[in-house]
Amino acid sequence: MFEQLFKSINERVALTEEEKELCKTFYTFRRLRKRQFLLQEGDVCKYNAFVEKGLLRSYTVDDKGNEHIIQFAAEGWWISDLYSFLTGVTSVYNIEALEDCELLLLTKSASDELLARLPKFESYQRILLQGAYIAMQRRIHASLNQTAEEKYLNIIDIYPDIIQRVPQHMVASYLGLTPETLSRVRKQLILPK
Amino acid sequence: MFEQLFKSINERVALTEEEKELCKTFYTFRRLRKRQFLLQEGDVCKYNAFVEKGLLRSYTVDDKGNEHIIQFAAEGWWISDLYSFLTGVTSVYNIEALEDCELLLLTKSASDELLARLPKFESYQRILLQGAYIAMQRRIHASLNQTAEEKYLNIIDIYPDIIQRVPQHMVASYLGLTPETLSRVRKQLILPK
DNA sequence: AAATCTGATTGATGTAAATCAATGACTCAT
DNA sequence: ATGAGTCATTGATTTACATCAATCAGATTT
Repeated sequence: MFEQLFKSINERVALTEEEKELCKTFYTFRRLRKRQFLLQEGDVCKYNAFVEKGLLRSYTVDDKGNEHIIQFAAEGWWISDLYSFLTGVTSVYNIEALEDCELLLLTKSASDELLARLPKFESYQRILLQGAYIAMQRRIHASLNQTAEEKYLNIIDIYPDIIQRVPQHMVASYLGLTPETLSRVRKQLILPK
Repeated sequence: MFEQLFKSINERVALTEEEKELCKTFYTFRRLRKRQFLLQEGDVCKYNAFVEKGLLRSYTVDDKGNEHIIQFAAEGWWISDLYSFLTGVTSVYNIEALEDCELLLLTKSASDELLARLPKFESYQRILLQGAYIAMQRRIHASLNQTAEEKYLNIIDIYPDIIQRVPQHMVASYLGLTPETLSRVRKQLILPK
């Protein structure tokens, strides 16, 4: 039940058994069936969620009704609307299960207390955020400067597993492309063999 | 000399005078004249730099010779290639002073030691990174889903000060637009009054 | 003051990707 | 098996922005 979480933590900081036990007490477990929502726009994001099992997406819907995927999160990843979670302001994001999920949830108060009680958790979070920040910077660079084809080749390279588990039009949405464009890009990539 | 830094830290965590004094010992001061570089691509990023005064940019140069601006940093901001800084891998970024600058530099070892010695610095860094991550997520959302005009209105809204201090073609580069396109966008925005 | 840079503007043209629209393949529920 | 829903593909057309090229305005240098 905490396998993925402690794997994630252990890759970054070393916890004693005692600290692990303490850590456990702050989380609540939740199952989410495919197509259920962890967060819907207009609500405040109450949880920072760690994915033990399954796959989720966060996305926004624009005025034309188009969905824009911000993030995918599979096993070992965290997902939330960090801004809403930290400030208590209502969210513009939706977080939806794309597969049946098992999640470990931290409320804001649990998170604050855990940070205060367990300095190593603070380190863990900082290190996680560093990685996330670096990944984000790369994604921006890609979105600003790469062609549709380059973006697709790039994501295959970085998240090959996600591509396999997610419908193609969601990959397109994540890349900021239309499904039609991604379909044509793939066709071009297969032909010139 | 440390005004901006302690202002930045104090907005996030409370340091005692003693802690401030400890903190100071880890930084080295450096002036940088306009057009000088803090980092050039191919070098390892040796410093995480806090801007006390002045303005810098980080950017990459693509194979066609076009520059792509990743980040601006004015007073109160940090700038580095975090990936290169943390891993020691050579950087693909350039960091250049756009105005005469006064910087406070942390080497990797100074940073590590400061984190170990002063838990509040760890908190400070985590909180900073949270904000940076949220800002990055917004920027991605904008770059994927907004028109040139929306992007420009957006940046005026978020960084009005930066726009004033930076040549227009650099704003264009930051937004992923050509200078010509930005010029036309601005024209359109002024006309329909 | 003339000469050189640097940055912004404007016009003509090209193009990658979006949009609109139809068809096909697959799964799922009845 | 039949119809409904979801997803991918393909074609025709449009469009937002890039590219190419020239001119212009202010700074900066000599």
